[in-house]
Amino acid sequence: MQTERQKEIIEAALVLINDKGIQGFTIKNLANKIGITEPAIYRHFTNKIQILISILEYFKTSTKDILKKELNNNDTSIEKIGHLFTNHFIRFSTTPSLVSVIFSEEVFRSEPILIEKITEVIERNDNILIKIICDGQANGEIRNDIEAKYLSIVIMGSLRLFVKKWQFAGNSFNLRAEGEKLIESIKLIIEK
Amino acid sequence: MQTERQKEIIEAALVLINDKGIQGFTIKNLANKIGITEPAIYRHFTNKIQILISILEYFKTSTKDILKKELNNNDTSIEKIGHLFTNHFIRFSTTPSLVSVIFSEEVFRSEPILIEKITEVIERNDNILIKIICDGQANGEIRNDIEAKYLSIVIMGSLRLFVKKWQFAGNSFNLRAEGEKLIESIKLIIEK
DNA sequence: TGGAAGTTAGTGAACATTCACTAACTTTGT
DNA sequence: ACAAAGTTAGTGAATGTTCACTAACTTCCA
Repeated sequence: MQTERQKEIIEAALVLINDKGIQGFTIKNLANKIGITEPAIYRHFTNKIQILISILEYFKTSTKDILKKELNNNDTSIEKIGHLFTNHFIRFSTTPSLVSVIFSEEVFRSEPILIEKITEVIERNDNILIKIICDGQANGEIRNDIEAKYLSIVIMGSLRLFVKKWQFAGNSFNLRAEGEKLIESIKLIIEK
Repeated sequence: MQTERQKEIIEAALVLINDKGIQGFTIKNLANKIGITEPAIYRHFTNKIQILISILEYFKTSTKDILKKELNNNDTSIEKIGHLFTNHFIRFSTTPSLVSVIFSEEVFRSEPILIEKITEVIERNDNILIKIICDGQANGEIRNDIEAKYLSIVIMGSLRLFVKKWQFAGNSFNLRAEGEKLIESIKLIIEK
């Protein structure tokens, strides 16, 4: 489990990465943000990479909660996809710095362990989405003139770009409200 | 105009960024890659930022050629969108490091001048795509139950994610061939 | 022969990390 | 009940390394 201070460091690191990119994520900046000195950071993490690893864990577990809740209900496949993304929009609205994690290939490029971890997360999410699509195609809800693999790229790609635009715009529009419209468009696209 | 050496530096920088990210883009690595010493770089560029600016210019002008050729012919809107992306796939296949530029928000985050330049490029491409979609909607080619703005996110987002996956996979599959299938899927999605 | 393009050898600043040390707690033995 | 011993979370100073960049010298070619 994580101590209060560790959580504080992880959250500060996320904000730092979100605001200034990897280049801004230095131990000095991190310590300044929290209001302690640089060496104090090392009382809570053995090194910088461990902080990044914890960020990924933090994201992974908080994603798991969303997924569990959604996947095991009796909604239709299309409804499931809708809810999945609504939940993500809510999560990103509450903690905008989390967005950096889903576009973190660049941030985590430095270390093979990090690349491995991020690949794991991406692949798991991919597989979940493809599974939902396949189910929907099997029961006639979702069009089957396009392979699930390609539909998943269309869905995930749309949402990623949309969130990226929100991040690029400095979170200046309502992700939740605008996002609903995009979700509606995607539903129209994938339905049979 | 650019000298041979300047071109060589720009291309080496692109490869470096593509292989190792921003963190790998140092003057030392750049000089090593070309086979000259660090100070020699400064005979050709006043500083590091100028190299990044030149990369963006390099991308911008080479994109302009593709766009010009495609926009002023008599193809249908859907064909135009298809050709646009086929051409990009060909370009990326020839010069894989160019992919880094379209995902360069992170790389160019350090300098306001760079952010401005990359924003310019993104907005121009966005507007061109939206224009094509609107034309297609007006003449009944493209579905109009979804706003052009959202369709453009779906199209652009799909292709970005697809190219990102290709980059992430170390360019291990045939972008051109696989890409054609994605383009066909997108055509099915947007047609009336 | 002179300027362009290269070199060697440096600069200060920033980086992650380690050092010796301390103030303020908690635990433990008598 | 209370002091000795140990722990936790912090400090300022310093580590070696890397960074972008520069001054001064040399080589090469038109």
